[in-house]
Amino acid sequence: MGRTSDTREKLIETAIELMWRDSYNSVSVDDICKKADVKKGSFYHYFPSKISLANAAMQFCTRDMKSHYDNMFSPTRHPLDRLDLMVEYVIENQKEIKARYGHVCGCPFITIGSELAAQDDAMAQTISGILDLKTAYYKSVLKDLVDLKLIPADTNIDEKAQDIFSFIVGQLTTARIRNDIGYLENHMKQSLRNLLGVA
Amino acid sequence: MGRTSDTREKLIETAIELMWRDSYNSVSVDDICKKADVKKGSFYHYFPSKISLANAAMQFCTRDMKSHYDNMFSPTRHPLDRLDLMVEYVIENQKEIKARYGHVCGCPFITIGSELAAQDDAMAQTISGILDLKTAYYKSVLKDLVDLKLIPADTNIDEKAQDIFSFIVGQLTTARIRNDIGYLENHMKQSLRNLLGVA
DNA sequence: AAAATAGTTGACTGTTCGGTCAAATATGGT
DNA sequence: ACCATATTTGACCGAACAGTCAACTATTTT
Repeated sequence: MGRTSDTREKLIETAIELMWRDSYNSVSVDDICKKADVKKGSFYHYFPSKISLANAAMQFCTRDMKSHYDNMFSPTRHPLDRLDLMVEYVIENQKEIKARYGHVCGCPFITIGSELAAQDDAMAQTISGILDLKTAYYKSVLKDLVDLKLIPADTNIDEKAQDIFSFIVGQLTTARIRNDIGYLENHMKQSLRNLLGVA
Repeated sequence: MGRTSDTREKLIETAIELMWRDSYNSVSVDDICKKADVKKGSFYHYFPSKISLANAAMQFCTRDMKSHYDNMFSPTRHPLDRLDLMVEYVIENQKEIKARYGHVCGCPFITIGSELAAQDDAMAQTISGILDLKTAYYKSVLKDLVDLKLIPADTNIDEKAQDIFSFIVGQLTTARIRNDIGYLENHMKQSLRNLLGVA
């Protein structure tokens, strides 16, 4: 019933671009509306507040991430291939985002999560859950590496998964600050292998 | 000649607390003035703009960091002791800041650098330089470890230093988002050893 | 075609934003 | 004591902020 529209999607898409590239607090509702070519009244027809749009944007990013990761981390692949694929995807993704948005952006969950960590409890909780989800992919890889006897059986899987995740977060965040994905491109795959300590 | 005052220092101290804990863009000049008990006119007597205060705050943090790191990374210490000391310092520092500010804050250079990466070029450049400085400490450790034959002579020092730095950045940033230093406390020292691959 | 529904619009509010300024005030050096 | 100088103050500015709302329009369902 009534008319249909893609305004909600346009707002989410624009919010992702502006908030991910710049930041949550430096982007205004007016900025988003202007870029999305949506009037402010429409904005508040779809979202009760600025933070609720940010939440919807994070939800969108999560779905997108999940669909890529579910594919890349499919148990049908060799565990080492999964990690290689992931590295390639991350690099390609960062490259494309840089071309589209004009700046290296890093990980949206980390940049927005870090900014809002002390400002919005609900957002911090949500993003903490997403970080758990990401480390779960690494845990499955590590378990399978143990089964294949490619890493020691006494490997602390939870710890190692956290280490891998931290390493990648650090790489992406410094790439954002430096606005340079050179290091990612040249060393990330090798560094990750070293970190795994695979035979 | 004329009157003296510690207003400038009070403003810097307050800016560090608010901008590090919350963020640059969510903290207003008025917020800082109110907390520092300084009138806005005085603020602009000492700083021409909000961003120039942030720069002064980063400069203050850099001096503080340098003095601690120069001591911990003194060549008179065993290289592995240097890293252990650094981990202990980071944990103690995060604990104290959490107690003082009411939230885990992570690394000030990373959180503020990430937020302003696409917003303020000069700040991004400044902070990139600080990141270089930090990795230099790790390079000196790695060189000495090679000399002591504790890691292979063909170790790619620049790459490994970057890896160590990325790992720590990732740990601190996730600790900030989760508002929890538990992982830092329990696993960081061990994980760093694993990352080094020291015999 | 009419009614019900969903989406759009632009004008509006009160507040906060970063920043300015002239006047007032306190203090160090001579 | 005096004066040059550094600091403090509070009122002020226009712009931008998040959010509101009632009127209006388009479209789908019946």
